Amino acid sequence: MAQDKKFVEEITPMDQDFTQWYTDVIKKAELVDYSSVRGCMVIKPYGYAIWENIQKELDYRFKQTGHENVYMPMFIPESLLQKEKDHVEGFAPEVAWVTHGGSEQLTERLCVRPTSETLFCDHYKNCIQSYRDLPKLYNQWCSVVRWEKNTRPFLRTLEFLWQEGHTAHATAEEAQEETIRMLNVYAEFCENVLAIPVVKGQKTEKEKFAGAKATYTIEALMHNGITLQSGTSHNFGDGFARAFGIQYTDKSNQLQYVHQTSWGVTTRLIGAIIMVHGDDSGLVLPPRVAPIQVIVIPISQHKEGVLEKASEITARLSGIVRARMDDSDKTPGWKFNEYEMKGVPLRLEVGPKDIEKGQVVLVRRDTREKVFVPMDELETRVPELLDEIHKNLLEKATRLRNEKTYTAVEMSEFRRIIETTPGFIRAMWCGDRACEDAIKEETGATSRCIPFDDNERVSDKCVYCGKEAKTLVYWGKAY
RNA sequence: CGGGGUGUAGCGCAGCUGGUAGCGCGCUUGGUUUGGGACCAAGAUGCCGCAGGUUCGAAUCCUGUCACUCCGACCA
Repeated sequence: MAQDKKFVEEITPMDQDFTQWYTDVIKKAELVDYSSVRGCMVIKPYGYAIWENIQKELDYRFKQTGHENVYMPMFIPESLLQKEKDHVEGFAPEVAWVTHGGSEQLTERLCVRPTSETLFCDHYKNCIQSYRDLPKLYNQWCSVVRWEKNTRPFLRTLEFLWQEGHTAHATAEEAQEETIRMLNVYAEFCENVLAIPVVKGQKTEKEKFAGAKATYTIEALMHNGITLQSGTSHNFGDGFARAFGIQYTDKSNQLQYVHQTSWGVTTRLIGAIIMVHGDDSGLVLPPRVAPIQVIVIPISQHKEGVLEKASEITARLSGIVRARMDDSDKTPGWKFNEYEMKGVPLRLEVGPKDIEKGQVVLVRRDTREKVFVPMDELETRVPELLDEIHKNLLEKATRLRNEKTYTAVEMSEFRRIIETTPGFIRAMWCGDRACEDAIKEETGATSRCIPFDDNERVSDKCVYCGKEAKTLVYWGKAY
């Protein structure tokens, strides 16, 4: 017990201080390190491996939907950034500028990309002439820089890794289809790979992307009731095309502007994984992105035959899952705690007693349930268990999300919920920007989205002004 | 950009009524251990964030500065 206490002290309990808990977990689990550059982070091997798995799963889905990867420069000439008015206004406050090359001052300063719309547009202008050149379905994996004031590992850093899809289409309908298609890809990915349930919906005018005609979003709810915008998909209409002159000749020899989209997710998703699934013992990783899915721990490894058996099992499992053995000379108890902290979904213990009985012990990270499995059933039982863990994590997260989703008809209720039990607040809105601004001013909550799958009219009146309500909005405090 | 906090060994901290640096963890070596963070022994590790100043003498007092971090406003 005394030792339990000592261990627990290393990670601040969630209920006591969620922010400190988050910081403790990312450091103890060796996901990141702070760097000497303000607001930037070192993503360590264990953290980067999660990102690689996210990339692999997403990239597969992008290819399946016809997209190709490209790479654009990381610098944008100021004049290029200036071309779309709303866009530059949205990003100007947070771009980093390169003013010198070596010791020479540049004649035109370059911004370090905060996003690459302008570069893609500049390129599309050159390579799109005919309807035969459409659609262009490009994606790029890269990092971008936004000079944020307040940073937090994974959730907000000066530089972050992401993917940005940029597409150009012949018609408005096609562009809209693409926008929704990719939003659905994100939502499906979050649920089936990250075990994170999301609310899909449209952003209000106030919250939409700088330069977009419409922005769609997936919103997730963290353990502490704070919402996290986890991915966005934008329909640009022909706004950028007009600003950049991206035109093609259609079948009837008419010049037309293209219709564009863009969509992205970032390393922020790792923050979401931590804050949705984690507990007071540390990380709980969804099996499908866990760098190690099964950790094999030999017990009494100095005894004859134990290491050999453990290696053999690891080798067998490595063919079907991401398995690793820890045969370091730490004690088993130390290893148990270590891999729990790191969120490894399944622990496999094998010791002299097990070898005698022809079995191993499997322990789930999510429920800590212990099962004895005959050695010859490992190849079927391990993948089954990993699937069960995924299912359980998604169910648990969905339950929590539902519990923390409230409805407010009056502002008094709205305020009480925000102050006492943060989460999603379903409330009607008149569509007036002034009400949205006022709600944010008074409560700190912002409109997260106008949901697709929930159009209940919980009231006839706007929760703020009492005038006729247009639509249901999900509100919440956001990271 | 406003408000707090912190800079001393790899990490967490003590030392701050001035006298030249210590504890715990970790690390190295050897041995005993090993089914929930083992034990013994012997080691190694410091521009006390940086720059001035006061003083015979500064981790300690004064001034400035930088960095990180947390909370707000802005944003993925």
